[in-house]
Amino acid sequence: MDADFQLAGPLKGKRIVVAMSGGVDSSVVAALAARSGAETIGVTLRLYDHGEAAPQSRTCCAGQDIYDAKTVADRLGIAHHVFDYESRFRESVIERFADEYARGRTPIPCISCNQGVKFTDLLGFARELGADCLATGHYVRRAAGPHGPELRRAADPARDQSYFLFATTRDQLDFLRFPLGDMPKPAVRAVARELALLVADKPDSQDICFVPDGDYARIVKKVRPEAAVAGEIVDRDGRVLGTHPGLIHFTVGQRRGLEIGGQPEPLYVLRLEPAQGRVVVGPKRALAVAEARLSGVNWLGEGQREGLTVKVRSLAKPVAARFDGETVRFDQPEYGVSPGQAAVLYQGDRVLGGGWIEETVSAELEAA
RNA sequence: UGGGGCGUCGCCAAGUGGUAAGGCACCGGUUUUUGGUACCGGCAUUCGCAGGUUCGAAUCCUGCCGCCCCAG
Repeated sequence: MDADFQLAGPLKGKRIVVAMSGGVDSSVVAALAARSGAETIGVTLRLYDHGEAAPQSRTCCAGQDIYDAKTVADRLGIAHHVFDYESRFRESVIERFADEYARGRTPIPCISCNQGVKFTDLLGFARELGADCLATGHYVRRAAGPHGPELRRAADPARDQSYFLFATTRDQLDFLRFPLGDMPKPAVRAVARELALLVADKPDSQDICFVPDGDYARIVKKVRPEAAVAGEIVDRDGRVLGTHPGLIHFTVGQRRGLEIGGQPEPLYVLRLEPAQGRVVVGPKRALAVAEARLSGVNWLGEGQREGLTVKVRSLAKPVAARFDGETVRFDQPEYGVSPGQAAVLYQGDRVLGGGWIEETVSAELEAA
């Protein structure tokens, strides 16, 4: 299978930089680039170090993964460079992640990482190298449109990663290429096997890469020890129902972990109040949200306002909504909409943009 | 220490002679490049304790322990 790197003219003489994480996807991108005839340079970023924890981890960008990327590059006969972005990653992703939790918000480090380390720092570096584009293994499509390149959902909706890429700017999109956006995952693995890449059967990465054991609260406490303050769990009337070990363990819409029994129906986290250190809980119906106000909006569309769809989480079917440039209005109430998460707007398969959720308006109160 | 009521899984709670519902919580799994949600599965051989009646009791009887309420 050959990929289209969307470069004008013959690929011979072109230079493609590939962001290689050490996983199957980006390894296959490197293989496709090398096969295209263009000069291909693999670049791997060292983002953090888990020491001996890395070998079996389903993560990316540390010890074993860097070795894997290097091995793949050698096999493909392409140049490969490793850059140490550890301090940069710590500041722009990990510390920001912890700060958000400390503020009672729920961050998405993957978006911070794409936005900063990958699409700003690495992309800038690729440009300095004189590359014609930076190719990554994201499952998302870049397609030519009447107003320039458009960002579109991956052909396989189950693999689509567009949610994590809403902050991609027009300038970045000009330079980026996503050769896997049209490919089903099995096809990607097939290419890897065909080329006998050692990462062909490596497990997909999941969870937060710098939290290998899933205990993200431990990382937050390590980075921001002051963030782990115990407090009260109260209902909407302020009645104390229990206590909690720290706001960082909760997110809006969360049900498990409250440890409050004796209720006729499940309780969900409605909001976090960092000033009081309180977790406010209530029944599911109280979770219904009618609107969400966004900040840091990135817009890749034109003037689209109506007939849009939106996702407030990666794994979700886009739902009908309107957007005025700042506030998303859901046609039907959405549940579990948390400040700090992203709202990404679509028109069909096209990603129009999105922003960070700052605050929400309850559908229940609005109806009352 | 007169009267009344109650004591069933961590919490709430059905069950009043036929061999322990359900909800919440919790645990495990599935799903997932964020957090979460959802879904599936697990979760009292035992009903405050000790005797007794009965083929058979959490359910009836007796005693004890504990808690609550009304009186004083």
